[in-house]
Amino acid sequence: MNIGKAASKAGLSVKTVRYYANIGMVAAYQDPQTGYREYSDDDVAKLQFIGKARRFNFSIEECRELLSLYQDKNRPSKEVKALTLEKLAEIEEKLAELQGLRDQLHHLAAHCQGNDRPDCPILEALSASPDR
Amino acid sequence: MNIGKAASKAGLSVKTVRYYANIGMVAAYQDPQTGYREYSDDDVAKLQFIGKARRFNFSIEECRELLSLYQDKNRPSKEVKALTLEKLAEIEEKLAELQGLRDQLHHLAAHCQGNDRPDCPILEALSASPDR
DNA sequence: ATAAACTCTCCCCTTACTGGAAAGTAAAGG
DNA sequence: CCTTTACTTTCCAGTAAGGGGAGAGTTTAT
Repeated sequence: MNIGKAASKAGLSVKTVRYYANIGMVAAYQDPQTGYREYSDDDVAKLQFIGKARRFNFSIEECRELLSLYQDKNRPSKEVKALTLEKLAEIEEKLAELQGLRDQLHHLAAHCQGNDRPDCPILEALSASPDR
Repeated sequence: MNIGKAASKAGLSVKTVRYYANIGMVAAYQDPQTGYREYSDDDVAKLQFIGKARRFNFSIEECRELLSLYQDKNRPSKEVKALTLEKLAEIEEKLAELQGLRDQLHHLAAHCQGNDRPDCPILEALSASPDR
């Protein structure tokens, strides 16, 4: 099938699929006459796999790793688990950071009257000396 | 003072400060002879302000808005509060998304033995049909 | 006087794509 | 068979927010 069909089947944009072809992630056969790419069901499966992994916040490079593990029928599952746990830790960290931000912003917003007067604790906090 | 001093006082890198000058955020006086930039204490205060706002996940453009509000002695505090609340909502959203990711990854990792066998529920989940 | 430290501009690199232009190809309609 | 429309191709540029480094000029310290 052509790239458009493959992309819609995999739930990705054509641009994205072409990008994946260019970086050698899912390199489909390309007709030397027309230049048109030809995608198999297997290719679509890989594209779907990548799409899912991306949604799980795995980077392109991590997707590449996962894909090679996915294609290797003899891979040990501990490699996959290790990668997943790493990603999990990363997400936890980001989560904690965002929670801190939220709490601070929440605190600031709560103390600002939000009226037509110029006094604003938010700006005061931002203009205070650096916090670290 | 020179850019290096200003940068360290503001807790930013020289590159960053120069970048802010280039995009017209904090444009210091520049000696026409040497090209050296000259920063005042006032400039440093603005740089600090921006640094803090950036740490609060405000984008450059949002920082620009905040900065102009900061410099306007007659600004109504409600504009600042509105911007803050918007940013807060954005962070909440990102937070919820990450929490979902974390839970799913946690679930996957918990069901993977992580041994030398090739069977891996994580890869199975990733290769299942698209989840939406 | 010279070396070290600092600064300048300029250009490329990053992530993971997205958008658009110009041109070729395929499919559908009349 | 011809035309219009829908796809597809490559290439170029841009995104956010700077980072890295080259090569050249400047200031400061020894």
